[in-house]
Amino acid sequence: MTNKPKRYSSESEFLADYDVTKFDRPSVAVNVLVFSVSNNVAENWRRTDKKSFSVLLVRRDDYPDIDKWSIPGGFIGMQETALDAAHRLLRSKAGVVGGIYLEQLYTFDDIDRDPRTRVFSIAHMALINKANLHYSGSHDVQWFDIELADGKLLLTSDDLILTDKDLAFDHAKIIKTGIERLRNKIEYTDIVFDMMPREFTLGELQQVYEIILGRKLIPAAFRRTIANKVVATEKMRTGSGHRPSVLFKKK
Amino acid sequence: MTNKPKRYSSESEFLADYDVTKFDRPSVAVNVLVFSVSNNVAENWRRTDKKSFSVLLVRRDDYPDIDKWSIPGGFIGMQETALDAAHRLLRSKAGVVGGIYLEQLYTFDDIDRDPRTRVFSIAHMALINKANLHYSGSHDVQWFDIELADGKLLLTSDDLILTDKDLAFDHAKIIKTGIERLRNKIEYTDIVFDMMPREFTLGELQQVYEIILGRKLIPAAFRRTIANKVVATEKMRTGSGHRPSVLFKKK
DNA sequence: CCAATAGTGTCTGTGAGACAGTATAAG
DNA sequence: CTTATACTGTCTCACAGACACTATTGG
Repeated sequence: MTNKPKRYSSESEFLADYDVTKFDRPSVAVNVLVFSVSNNVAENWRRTDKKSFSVLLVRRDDYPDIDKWSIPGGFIGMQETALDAAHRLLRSKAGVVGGIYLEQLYTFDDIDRDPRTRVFSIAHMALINKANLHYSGSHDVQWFDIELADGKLLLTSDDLILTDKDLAFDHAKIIKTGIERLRNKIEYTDIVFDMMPREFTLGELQQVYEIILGRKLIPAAFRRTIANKVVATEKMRTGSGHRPSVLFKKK
Repeated sequence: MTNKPKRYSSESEFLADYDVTKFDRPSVAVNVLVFSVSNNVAENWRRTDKKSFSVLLVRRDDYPDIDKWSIPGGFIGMQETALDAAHRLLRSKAGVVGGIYLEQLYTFDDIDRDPRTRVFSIAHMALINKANLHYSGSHDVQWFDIELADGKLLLTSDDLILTDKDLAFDHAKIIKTGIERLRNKIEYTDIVFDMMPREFTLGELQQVYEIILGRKLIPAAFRRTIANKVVATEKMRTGSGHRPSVLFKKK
């Protein structure tokens, strides 16, 4: 039996004497990776629109890494949880209104990831449906379509093309970690629907799976496996130069 | 284009003026959930030993939560990563020598999880093979066999039985999160082998899967699915009152 | 009719569940 | 011979890949 001397006789006495400034303390931030699906109108009237998988980035307007693009983030208040802080940022930076999916992703902690001081970042991943977005975009806050090949990111907006080196801090790594998490979770959860409009065709849903997984799926097999997560509505999507498709919604 | 005034003309000038003490700062700790497999010698000479799934806990010898059992943990130094700190704790508290599996699990951040001050805990999960352990256990550091039923923990050592309320801070929640992660990962990774001795029978391996997943598996099916992760050695395990079994090792 | 997508039917291979049956040690 | 575990063979069912086939629209 250990017999270490105890300095206090009760917990309250101990707490009264506890000096919170005794240790060096790092900063703790959150970053929120906001993913969604964008629609790229097809050039040919007969073809369907192509979906793309996109992330919301903010151009930094201050040092360090000024003018690089970054994942929305900020420090956590002493009286809020990381999830609270993430929700707060989503409202202020992305103007999200409706229900969103938000989960903690990973905590990034490289010693020199921020040159100012030691900063831990509890990264979160949010999935949103752009239709719920009261937000038009600006010069400094933009959606970028994501391509990931050979471990290298390629992010494109209307007028910009970014690669890993154009991102602030370790944010390229955070994005890759998020994509990986999403690729896994899309297979065994229902989170895709958080990025979809309320009603959608199975062709659109399949496209979203394809761009996230980065591979083609077989329509017949896809329909079979997705069938129990989805219900048909009475409506059809018409107006295209081919057979109309039934609109479905999440079951 | 936004035209926010910038206070500094270069990153180095900005950094020189940056005051790290300007904000309130929380503490950042790591906790390392150490899981392993224990062997319970059978009473009947003819039966095989029962395996159990166990976690290493430390009795707290100071306030707060004095005398409750806790997951080994400590604060992260300003010049080490969370993973470094986790390795350091494994060496000092568990005396682990050989290669171990260690991954970041989740960051726990409830505002009042520690009564002293705001403490973020970056929880990690370690899987170890007890054979690599230069450590005998003591009154204040013990292995507890884990049972999880209806979301309630039941932890038993030679002389103690603990439930959720006997654990310090939010450590019961951390243990449950770890079990869940392990249950998922055991299905699609090779991490079981990090808890196994170098050579083992397929019966033993199946038992480990069973205690972690919390359900019985069918021997024939188990052997088929595990076959490509494993190679037979020339050796047999004999001495039991029944047919000897081939010893396998990780492929 | 053409182009393009929507949607179905069905064959095949893979792999898990189920269960019966054979093999082999110690006492 | 008994007990207990090791290990194999095989049937069935669920399900994904593959592919052919039909359906339906706008122009």
